[in-house]
Amino acid sequence: MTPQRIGVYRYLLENRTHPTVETVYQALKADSPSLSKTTIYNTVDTLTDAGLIRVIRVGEGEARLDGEIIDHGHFFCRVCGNVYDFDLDNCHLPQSLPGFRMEGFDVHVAGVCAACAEKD
Amino acid sequence: MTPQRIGVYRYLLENRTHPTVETVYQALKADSPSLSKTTIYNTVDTLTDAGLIRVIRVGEGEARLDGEIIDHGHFFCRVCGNVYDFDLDNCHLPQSLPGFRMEGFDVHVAGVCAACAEKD
DNA sequence: TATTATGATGTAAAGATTACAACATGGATG
DNA sequence: CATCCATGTTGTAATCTTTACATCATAATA
Ligand SMILES: [Mn+2]
Ligand SMILES: [Mn+2]
Ligand SMILES: [Zn+2]
Ligand SMILES: [Zn+2]
Repeated sequence: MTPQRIGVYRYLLENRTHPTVETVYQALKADSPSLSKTTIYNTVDTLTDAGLIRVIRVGEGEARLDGEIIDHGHFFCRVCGNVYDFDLDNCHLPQSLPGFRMEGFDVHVAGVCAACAEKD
Repeated sequence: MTPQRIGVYRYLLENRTHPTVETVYQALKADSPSLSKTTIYNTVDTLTDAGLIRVIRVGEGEARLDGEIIDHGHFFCRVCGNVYDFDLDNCHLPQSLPGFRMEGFDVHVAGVCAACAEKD
């Protein structure tokens, strides 16, 4: 655990907005100007392999980072681009895949969020 | 509907392997050498907007194309990179998002497929 | 036939991620 | 303490994927 890794992990725990690598980079660079974006990418790999964070790819463009590792769903608004969490109540892992080793789970819903839907 | 669009759509209906744009391009180029990869990208947009196909981004790297538009889940094998379909039995759209307009739905599971798991 | 609209093509540019070499750091060893 | 060694960081370049755009082809329309 290095200051850089702690910084990225802490940022993701405190900002549950599913930020991009670029967003994290810009935010942390304010405090540590020598920070490199490559370090963010390396750290994301390290933290992902350690099971501390996860990377989700929803919609288009950059990958989004998530410090919440408990299973939950993601709603992607195609208007504002925000990613919202939601609980998975009646959604269970499929039992119908014999021999398959399941390691990760995610539910993606795309559409228009409440804030953007109201602006019509 | 142009010959190129029909070709891409037909390829996706006949090949349920979630191919990449590059794979579709290489396959169709054999029959129509003048085909451009940009046309594949444009056609994917057109077919997606028309609701005939869908694009999924699972794992790393290129986007995967899917001619099956009925809701189903996707299993991504991190070893061989294949994407497998599975049925969604007890998985319903979440009701707990008031005001959100839902348009698309997908379940992503990552892990090791049966074929790759057997090789250990 | 001339016009026009739409789509296809090829190249260039943009955007996102990875590869890699050089540098920094901090602990172990003598 | 001085040296060595392992690991992590940094900056740049390269790669990979996708998009932008100008040009060409095609077919329908007037
Ligand atoms: Mn989340
Ligand atoms: Mn599928
Ligand atoms: Zn929105
Ligand atoms: Zn596999």
